[in-house]
Amino acid sequence: MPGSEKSVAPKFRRRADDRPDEVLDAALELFADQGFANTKVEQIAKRAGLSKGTVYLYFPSKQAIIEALVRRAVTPVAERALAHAGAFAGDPRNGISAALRQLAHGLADVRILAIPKLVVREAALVPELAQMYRHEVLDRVLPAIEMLIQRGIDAGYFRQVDANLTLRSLIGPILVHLMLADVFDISPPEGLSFDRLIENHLTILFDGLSAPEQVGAP
Amino acid sequence: MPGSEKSVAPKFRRRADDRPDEVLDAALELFADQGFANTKVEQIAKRAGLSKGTVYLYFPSKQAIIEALVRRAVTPVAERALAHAGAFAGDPRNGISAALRQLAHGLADVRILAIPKLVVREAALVPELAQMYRHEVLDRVLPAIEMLIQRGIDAGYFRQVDANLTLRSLIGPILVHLMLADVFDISPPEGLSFDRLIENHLTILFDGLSAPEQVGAP
Amino acid sequence: MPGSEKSVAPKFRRRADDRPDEVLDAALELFADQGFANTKVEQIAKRAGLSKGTVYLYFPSKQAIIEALVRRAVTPVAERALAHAGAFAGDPRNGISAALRQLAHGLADVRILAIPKLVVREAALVPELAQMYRHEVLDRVLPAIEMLIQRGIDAGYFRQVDANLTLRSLIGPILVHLMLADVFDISPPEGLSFDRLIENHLTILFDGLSAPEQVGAP
Amino acid sequence: MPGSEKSVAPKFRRRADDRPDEVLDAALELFADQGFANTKVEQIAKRAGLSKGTVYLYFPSKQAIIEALVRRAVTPVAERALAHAGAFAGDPRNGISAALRQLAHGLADVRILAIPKLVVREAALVPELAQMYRHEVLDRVLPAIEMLIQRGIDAGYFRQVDANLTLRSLIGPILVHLMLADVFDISPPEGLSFDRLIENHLTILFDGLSAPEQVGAP
DNA sequence: TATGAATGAGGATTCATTCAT
DNA sequence: GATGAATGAATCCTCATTCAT
Repeated sequence: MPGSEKSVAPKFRRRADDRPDEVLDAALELFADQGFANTKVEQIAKRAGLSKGTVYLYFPSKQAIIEALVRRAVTPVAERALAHAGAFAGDPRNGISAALRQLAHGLADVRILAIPKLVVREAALVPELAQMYRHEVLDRVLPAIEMLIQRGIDAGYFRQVDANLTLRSLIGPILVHLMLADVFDISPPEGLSFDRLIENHLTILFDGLSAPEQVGAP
Repeated sequence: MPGSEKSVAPKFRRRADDRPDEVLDAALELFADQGFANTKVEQIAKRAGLSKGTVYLYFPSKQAIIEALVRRAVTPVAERALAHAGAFAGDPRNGISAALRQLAHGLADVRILAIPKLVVREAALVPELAQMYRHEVLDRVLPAIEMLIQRGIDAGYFRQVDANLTLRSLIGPILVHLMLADVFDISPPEGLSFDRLIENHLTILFDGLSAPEQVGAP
Repeated sequence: MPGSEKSVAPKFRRRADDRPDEVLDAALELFADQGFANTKVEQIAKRAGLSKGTVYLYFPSKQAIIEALVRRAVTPVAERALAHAGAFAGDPRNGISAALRQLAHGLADVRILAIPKLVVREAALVPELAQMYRHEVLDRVLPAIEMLIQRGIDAGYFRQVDANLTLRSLIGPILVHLMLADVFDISPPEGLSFDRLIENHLTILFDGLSAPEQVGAP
Repeated sequence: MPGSEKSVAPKFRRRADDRPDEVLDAALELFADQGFANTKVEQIAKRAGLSKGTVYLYFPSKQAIIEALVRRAVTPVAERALAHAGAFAGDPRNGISAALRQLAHGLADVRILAIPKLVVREAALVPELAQMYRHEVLDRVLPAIEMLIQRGIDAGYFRQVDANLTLRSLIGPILVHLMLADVFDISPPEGLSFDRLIENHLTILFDGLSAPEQVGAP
């Protein structure tokens, strides 16, 4: 009987374990939409289907929510990214291509994108967020990619460029693409296709913009 | 008329006409530092050297300040950028290089950088900011650069790439460079040099990352 | 019946009948330490070794706890005190000395002292406390002592003083002694000895402060 | 004109200087009546004739109000009391009598009595209050009186008693008198007369309770 | 009986905005 | 114009009390 009731109408829930995640889910959407300062705790509660007071049963303060939010999202990222980075032994172009595509796909998911957006926006106000994101994500992912580039240089696949700076050439377009679309509602005429962006970018990245047989200046 | 007023009582008080600008200057620094929501009108007043009430003599509300802030900064940008874009008739690489360098130099100025930072951060809260910035800056500058690229393609200088997407490859690194440094305090080992970033990026952009005599894939 | 219940599942849980008292014990310590308003029901529950909800099985409200607390402590006091007061038939100095010593010894016990402290502190907020304490303790004890004094006067042992006012001279020092130590952490150089206080006080009380062979006033 | 307006209807007051004191006056009454925890800031504001926000213009927090309250009351007390204590050179009984009478008169003023009552009640919650009161009042007044007693002993006016403990015999009755009346509404049949209390107490204090020609115990 | 998750009224504090001077 | 005192709506957080289990 209790089992059937549960499956029918778990209205009166008593699930202390799911609650924190439900709160974080609700908070993420709201923070992403309205920013931290403009989101009221009661809004979070309502969206999570609870009352104001219940939120405080699981988080000691509003700021603790945003920190938990980033912490939750940030931890699993590292492994995923690192796994791929080291996987490619031969031509590093394959690894870099794969990494970029994975990055782009990840950020195409609103739930995932919301986190770095939040971190960037609130970093000035809650420096812990930036610290955490840097420590857990950037400090793991960026060096891995940089190493990929450096390996390509050392093995003679790439020109003698600065790997650290080149990293920025690598990932920059993805960010701009996102920001133009997200903040300014500017998308390419053909729509916000990450695939096409990546392919175009990889073309330029590996082979350059200049035509193969250079047309001299007039 | 204002002149006569000045000569009557020039005392130590600044001309009333400069007041709005001084308020905007003060607000810009504070908003950039702490975000809009966390900046109090009294802080702005204090930094501008006047009292809270006086701020309301010039601006009807706090939000009006941030809007005026962006409007003031945004208007002159258009001409400057457009001037350069059309100037180069021959090899578009020169024009692109010049544009990138100018962009980078502009953004190296904290006062200038503060504006887009502010717009990005507060866009969700005050959509007018994003609209304004898009209308006044992006919708003028981006198409101009895109056209430069397109012209290069059409004239046979560049490969057959998508100009709109390539635009993102062009400016992306600058954005990432800034964001890594500003939000996450991550700079290249040699320091945050925009010049080196640009040179490295142009190298890749025009000639590609791959070594001139390609090492074949395994 | 309760016995059979006990024998069925005596486990490790304390008898339900003692619960209310355990709650009161816990509450007394906490109220004495932190005051009524600053003590949370959950603290009481935790210290009593049960859960918040269970407290409400025994007491309908937080205020009911403090009232029960005082009521419990207050009832037995009357008999004890009255017993001694009437016991001394001859020189009332013996009775008074005994009463004072007993009073002092009683109040030296933190558990006993806590009650009047609590009553005094919370009297303004919960007038029932003061009423109860007055009715159950003061209205029984004070007249008994006053009668002792009056009897001493009538029998020619004491001067013709006002018994009611003299009562205050009798017990005042004990109160001050306690308050200085408890609230302001002020104790005599030799330590907070009630015995020495009482002996000194009795000396003055019975024989006066002035030296036996008076030094005449100028 | 402004002058006459002021005297007629100073409704729209702009007197930043009086405000803090008005707030403290209002707070004192309320704290004395209801205790600190039960007094709402808005009540204080209303009684002081201002709005909630205005209170925070002058005090950073509710606790700052109670501290300022005690500080304001406490500072002037010291001088007054000390002045009298040292004044009497000959028979110290005069000095002690005067001191007691002054103490009693002071505490008969509700405004003055309210402060130590408040301190005693809230000491556990805001230890700064007790500290402040001790430092500014007790540590100055009590030693002065104790010295008076000691001087009487040394000069042969008094018996060889413990001056520090005798101090408690001296002031205790006044406190009990107050507390019985204030907390428990117990006054002598003839009314709450401090004068009669003091006279009765001084009689006992100086000459003892025992009849001049002692009636031997049976 | 016992639990502790859930509730929501209540209260301290902040701050954009107003307005008498 | 300029000031800064005053306001009160808004918001975070607390905690006594309830109630499904």
